[in-house]
Amino acid sequence: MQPENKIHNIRQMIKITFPDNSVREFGSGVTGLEIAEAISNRLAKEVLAISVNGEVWDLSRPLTTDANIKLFTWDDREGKETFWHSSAHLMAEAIEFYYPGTKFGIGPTVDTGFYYDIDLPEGIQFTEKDLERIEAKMLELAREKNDIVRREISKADAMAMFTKKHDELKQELISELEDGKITIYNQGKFTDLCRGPHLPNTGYVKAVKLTSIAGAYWRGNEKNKMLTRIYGVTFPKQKMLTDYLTLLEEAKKRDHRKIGKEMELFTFSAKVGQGLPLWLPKGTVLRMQLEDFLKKVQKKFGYEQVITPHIGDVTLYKTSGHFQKYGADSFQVIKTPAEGEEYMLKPMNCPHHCEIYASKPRSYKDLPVRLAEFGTVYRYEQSGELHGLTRVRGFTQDDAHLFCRPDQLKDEFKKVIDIVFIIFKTMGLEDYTAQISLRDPAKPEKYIGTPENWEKAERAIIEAADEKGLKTTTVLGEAAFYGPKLDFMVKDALGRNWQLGTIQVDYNLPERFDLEYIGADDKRHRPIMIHRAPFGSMERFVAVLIEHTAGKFPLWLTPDQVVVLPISEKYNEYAQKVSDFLNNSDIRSLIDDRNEKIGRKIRDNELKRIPYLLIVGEKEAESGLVSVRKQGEGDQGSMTMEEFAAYLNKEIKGQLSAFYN
RNA sequence: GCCUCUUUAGCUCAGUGGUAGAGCAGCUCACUCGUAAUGAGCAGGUCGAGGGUUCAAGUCCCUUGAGAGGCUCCA
Repeated sequence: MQPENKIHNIRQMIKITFPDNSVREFGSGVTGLEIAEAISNRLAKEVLAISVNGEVWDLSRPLTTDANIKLFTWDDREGKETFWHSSAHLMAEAIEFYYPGTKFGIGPTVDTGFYYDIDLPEGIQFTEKDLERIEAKMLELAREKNDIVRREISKADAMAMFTKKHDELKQELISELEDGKITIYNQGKFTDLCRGPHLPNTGYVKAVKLTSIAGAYWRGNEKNKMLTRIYGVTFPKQKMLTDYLTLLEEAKKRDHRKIGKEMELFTFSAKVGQGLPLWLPKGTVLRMQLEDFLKKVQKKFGYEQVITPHIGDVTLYKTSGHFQKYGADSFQVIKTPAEGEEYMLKPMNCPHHCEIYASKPRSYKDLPVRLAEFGTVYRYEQSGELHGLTRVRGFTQDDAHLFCRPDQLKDEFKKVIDIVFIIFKTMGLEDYTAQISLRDPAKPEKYIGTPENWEKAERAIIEAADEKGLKTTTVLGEAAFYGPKLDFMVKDALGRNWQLGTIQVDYNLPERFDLEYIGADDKRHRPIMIHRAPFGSMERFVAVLIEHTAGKFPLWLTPDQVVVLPISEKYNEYAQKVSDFLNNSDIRSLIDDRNEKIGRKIRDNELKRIPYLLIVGEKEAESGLVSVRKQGEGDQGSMTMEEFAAYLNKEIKGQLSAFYN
């Protein structure tokens, strides 16, 4: 603002402490931007926000007291947030230009970019085409480099200002704010209620992309009015936008719905019903490999496989409490025609497994009892929620329930974590996060069971995770209604987090099902239950695996590991012989039948996901060899079928070593 | 469920009220080739479904199925 301030030491001086604990003196009233300028021109160009004693401030807000500061650039979350927050205001300014009278709700930042919830004037319909002219207007306003000016105003003034604008949304927000702490920001002709912080001026924004329009309830409550939400993202450099758009394109190519279709793994049919996946032959190969793998691991860990029906009497779910909790929002009761019995499609396997446990008296010596089932369950999900294989209405959990004594709980829990580790390691899913999901203390009505049991369960999870050296985040309110969870989340191609593995401690269902065992003291005791599904569900796991590998699965999972390609029709017979041999040695191979008529017709998107290509022609057919090409590595030379099979089996074993070791 | 958008051949998509199109895949014939595409030809669609407006509807309107991106939800 007035750089001479720093020179004139008539002004009172203040001490600014930097993150490295160095201290410099500046004249009172110095701004973050001026501090950055005092350090270097380059920093002054890149700096976007400043934190003052831990609070993020505008760069143009004057500091008047001694302070600890930190400067933020695009590389810091705080810098990006400030940038995008100002961008949201810039978008609002552009929208107000074209649609005067628009009411503005909230306009926060998200992981990538920002959105603004707006209420357009009566009769205005907003479509994707309108986004382009708003983008253009935003860039135009950005080029004006309008200062973004912060002002503190009284609650009464704020209320008056937005009453004048007939903006009930802002009035509602203001009514909930504390007087004396209300700020507004102004840029050009636009003024908005806002806590800040913001960029010094609009000129920082160099590239704009408004990504989508969506509906969103005012304040996230479905009883409230539906507002129009506009998502956007902005960047300080045009190239960053181009790179971002390229990334989105790349992510689209990895989308499991696209690859699943191309590779013929699964499909959906409107006639079968939405959210009900149909596993195609190749997808089934993939899925069964996963199931067999987990079954072997579980056998090692002392699990027993069980099978239970797909429906259960309503009483079962009333006993478990699921009916009271979810009955109204699930597939509705099925009635028998003559007897009027009431059944439900099974939405989870736990109650069935509880009844297996209860089928005979149990001794403390029998515990833990570990019952596993690839159990297909059906849950009503709102139609708008369905998404490929990640959110469906019928899916198969790799479920198991462990019934154990209190002294076994922690050890059992840790062994389940081991299984999750084995799976993630074998699949190459290294970038997972572990989340401990606890009760929401403010909403006890959402949960069943006593506080004492909840505390015991929560403590068991926290301790077990800790002893396993797991880095966890803790989220309140994410627990299941019967107990706390340890969830493993993995990101998909677009960076969205999906919950895969889950482990839950439950003191409540054993109580509701009156499960017992006879202890060493000859008295009846209550077992503790662990619910767990390391994949989560076969559907979701396969989806995430597809996006992670872009369809290039580990060798042992690949639906077609080898394609045998005859050079010409003459060698079809030999190709058939090779293919039969490999299939008999547990290697999945197929002949490229499109090559029957010659003319190199293998399509790339299919071929590039098949690890091995065996080329057979005159030379090979005569000598009984195969020419081996490895995807991405080229020619591997010629070998006999036996040598190739042995080589491939060794590779597969190697990939499974996480489990075999 | 709600908001916005989409729905045309097996797939990807053109087609802005006036005779349903392309590329790839498929089939037939020719070419016998060492791996990102041989050549020629053929076939393939009640334009998601139902109703309406109109002389005339893939195109405009209503209802509805399915899909996409969000919101709310997620045992």
